[in-house]
Amino acid sequence: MKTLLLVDASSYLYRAFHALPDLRNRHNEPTGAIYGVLNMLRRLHQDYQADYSACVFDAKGKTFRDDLYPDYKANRPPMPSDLAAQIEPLHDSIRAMGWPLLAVEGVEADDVIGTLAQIGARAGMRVVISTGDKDIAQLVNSHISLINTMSNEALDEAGVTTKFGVPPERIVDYLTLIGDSADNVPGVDKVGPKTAVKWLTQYQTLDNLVKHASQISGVVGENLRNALEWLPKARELLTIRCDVPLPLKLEELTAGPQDTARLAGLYERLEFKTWLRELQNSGSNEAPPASSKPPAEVQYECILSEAQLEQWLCRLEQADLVSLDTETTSLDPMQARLVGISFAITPHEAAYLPLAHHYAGAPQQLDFEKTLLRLKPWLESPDNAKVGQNLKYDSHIFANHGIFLRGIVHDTLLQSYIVESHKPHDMDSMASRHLGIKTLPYAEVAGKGAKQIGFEEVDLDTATRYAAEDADITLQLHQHLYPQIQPDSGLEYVYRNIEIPVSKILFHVERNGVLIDSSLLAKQSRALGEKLLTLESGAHALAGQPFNLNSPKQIQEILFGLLGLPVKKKTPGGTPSTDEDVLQQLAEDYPLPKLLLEYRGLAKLKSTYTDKLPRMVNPATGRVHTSYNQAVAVTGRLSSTEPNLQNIPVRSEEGRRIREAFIAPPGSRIISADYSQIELRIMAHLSGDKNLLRAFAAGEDIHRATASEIFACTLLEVTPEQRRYAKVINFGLIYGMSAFGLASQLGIERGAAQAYMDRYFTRYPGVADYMAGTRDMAKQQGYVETVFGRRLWLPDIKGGNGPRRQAAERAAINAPMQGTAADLIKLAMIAVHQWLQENRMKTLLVMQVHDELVLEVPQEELAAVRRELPGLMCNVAALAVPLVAEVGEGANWEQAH
DNA sequence: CTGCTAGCATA
DNA sequence: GTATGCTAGCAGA
Repeated sequence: MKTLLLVDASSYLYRAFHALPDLRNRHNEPTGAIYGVLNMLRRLHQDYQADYSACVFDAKGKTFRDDLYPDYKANRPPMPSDLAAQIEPLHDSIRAMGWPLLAVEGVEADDVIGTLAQIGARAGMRVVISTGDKDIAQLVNSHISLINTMSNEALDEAGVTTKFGVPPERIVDYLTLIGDSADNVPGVDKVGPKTAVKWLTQYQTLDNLVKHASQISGVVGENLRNALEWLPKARELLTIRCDVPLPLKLEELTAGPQDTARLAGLYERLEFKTWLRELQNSGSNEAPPASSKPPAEVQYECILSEAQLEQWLCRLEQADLVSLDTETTSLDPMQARLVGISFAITPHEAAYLPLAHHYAGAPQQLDFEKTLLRLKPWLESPDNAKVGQNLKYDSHIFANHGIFLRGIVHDTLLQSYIVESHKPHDMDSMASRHLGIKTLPYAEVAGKGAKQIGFEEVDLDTATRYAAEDADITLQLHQHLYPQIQPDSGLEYVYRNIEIPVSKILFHVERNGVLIDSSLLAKQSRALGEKLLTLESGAHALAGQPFNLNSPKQIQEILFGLLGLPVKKKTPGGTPSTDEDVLQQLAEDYPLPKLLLEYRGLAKLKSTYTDKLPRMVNPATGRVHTSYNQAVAVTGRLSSTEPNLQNIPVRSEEGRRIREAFIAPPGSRIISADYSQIELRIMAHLSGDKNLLRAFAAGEDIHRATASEIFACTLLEVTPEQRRYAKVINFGLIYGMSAFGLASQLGIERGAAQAYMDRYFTRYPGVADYMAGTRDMAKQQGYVETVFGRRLWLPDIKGGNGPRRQAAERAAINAPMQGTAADLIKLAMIAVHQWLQENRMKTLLVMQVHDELVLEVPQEELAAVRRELPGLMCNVAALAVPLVAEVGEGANWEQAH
């Protein structure tokens, strides 16, 4: 079936003129309406491959309606000169694009369209009319449909009936009753859409209604009777003519070739730079990249002119949701500077706004500061909804330029994490997994390794393709992922009430940073260095030759080759292990392993902490800013990198001294609060074990309580050794331990370990049931859940070989506990942050270490924080066990414990 | 310069 | 036995 596409260009011209900002070229000629109409035609051309088409305008001069009714359109002001001035260049551009253009003197565009539509429909064609005008709905039938290209609303017969309440053939009656104020054609006084639909539903047609006019009661009935004489004329005026003589045949309405040279000249003058570049580039297109499905046609625009910027800003302000992405000079969120911003509002269409590209021959870009200032209100508006891929990063970038991003309602990184925490969440993987799209890899844009260039050096064409795609893909991912979250109340809760709020808080925590006493660490480094030298020469002496104490391979050769010590265990690579466990055992009989242990411990402290941390101090803020990754740990925990502040030593005496270097500025103190036995409490809650619940409710020392059960004695009779055993067992339970693991941990026989476990499960039968139930559940559905509905996937639990499946079973036991603990502390962060904000406090949240929050508290807020913090943390959820948080205070992190 | 292993810091 | 991230050494570019 052939298609006829008719464009009611006049209806768009007025709308574009009024809707778009007053865009002008450098000669101060208005261009906004031209831009709007051309943009619409480009979209239309993309969506419809029509066999015949026409772009129809009103022509100058009187029409039959003016003869029929002298007041027709009499209330219209004359066309604004700024609009009149745009008509000729618009017509020229449309013709140059190859569109057949019609403006028939003495005939309105509507009547031209009506006549052509009828001809097309009679010839058996599919007719599509693109219009912004509701009057044309009267033309719709089984062959003819409407599309509003501005709102993307399509109307067929059913659509018209749904939208107006009457079918297309009654639209004229409907319009006659309500009148058309734009054309100065009155209807029946006080009759609007509601009454018109009511009457037409009751009496079917206007003619029938007129016949029964005497039956209509009330004021509107009276008004109807008063209008009876006028209505036929109104009806004639509002009826689109489908039989006007036209000076052409339908067959002539075929698109001609594009006159590229002429079009380029027009775009040049109008300063439509992206379209101009597009014209210049067409013909030298490279082959599209391979992809698993035919790539959708995309429209990526590079914003280089004020006019384009204003046009996009206008769209951004009106959009329900905008996908947003930044391009920067660096991956370090605190140091990176903005290079460009990309936006997407509808799939396959996006814009890149370059602001700081500099390379030889780089085009002039919009002024950096001025443009950011122009965008700032939109970026900072909480009412303009945004989606992005890891917007915490973009928030930092904007913050580096004094802009505070608000209106973050969605984040595809977090969506992916919520839907399938165990899969990769980078955009390239997600685009291929969910959308079947092969994205442009960053390495192809900027190179890789030593040859990698900064994004600011990437040429604008490539940068636009890359950056606009990021925004486009993010939007498409959102449309794909969010529907998988929204219907599930558990996932929706975790996403909306935990992850999204936490990402905003993490932004603040990262920006706050933490103060480090670099000179203290330097002093410790020096001391450690000296000690290491002594240990090293001692080790060389014992070995009888020099070797690198940092090299496990060389240690191996010395210990098991040169000195012939017994091999205790092998590494996965099959070589003799020299790890802590092994050295510990060997140290009982030989001097060198003990020395190596001491060396290893100190070397780790020096290289990872005392040497490294001072180098991580941000010169601008004088503090250390870690990055919290919210989407790596499959259990829902956070992780911390660059530097990792979640593995600062605490167990050894020397290690703890490093925590003395985490300080507060003068006038402030460090407060630390950590949940006590959070995972065991969650185990009690999840299992509902009476005995365990009772012990927590009574506030007993839980390891002591466990010991008294296992060793069948009273709490007071438990020895320190028994309590230590019980503690190992309790931890083992959380980790889904086996008798084998427990045995090696306690250094006892497997049988003895099994006996302890049996005793435990006899005394806590609820725990045994819970563990078995969790394993079964995991096997059945492939995932387990936290108390709040977070899903923890275990891909290996069904398939997988023996060891892998066993590991998955242990993870299944551990995940609900670790994951619920993660949910709880995230809720605590939200509660604490909100409390601080509501009370306008200066206290800063500076670190999160899985079950601990660290705050920097000004002297004057100390009392309030100490008083409120534990309650804020413990009241985030009502579990079957009480939650307990212990709070400490000090000049540094070590003292606060 | 990149990617891997061994080892080890935390909860 | 669970979950992470970082360093040094080392092999193969």
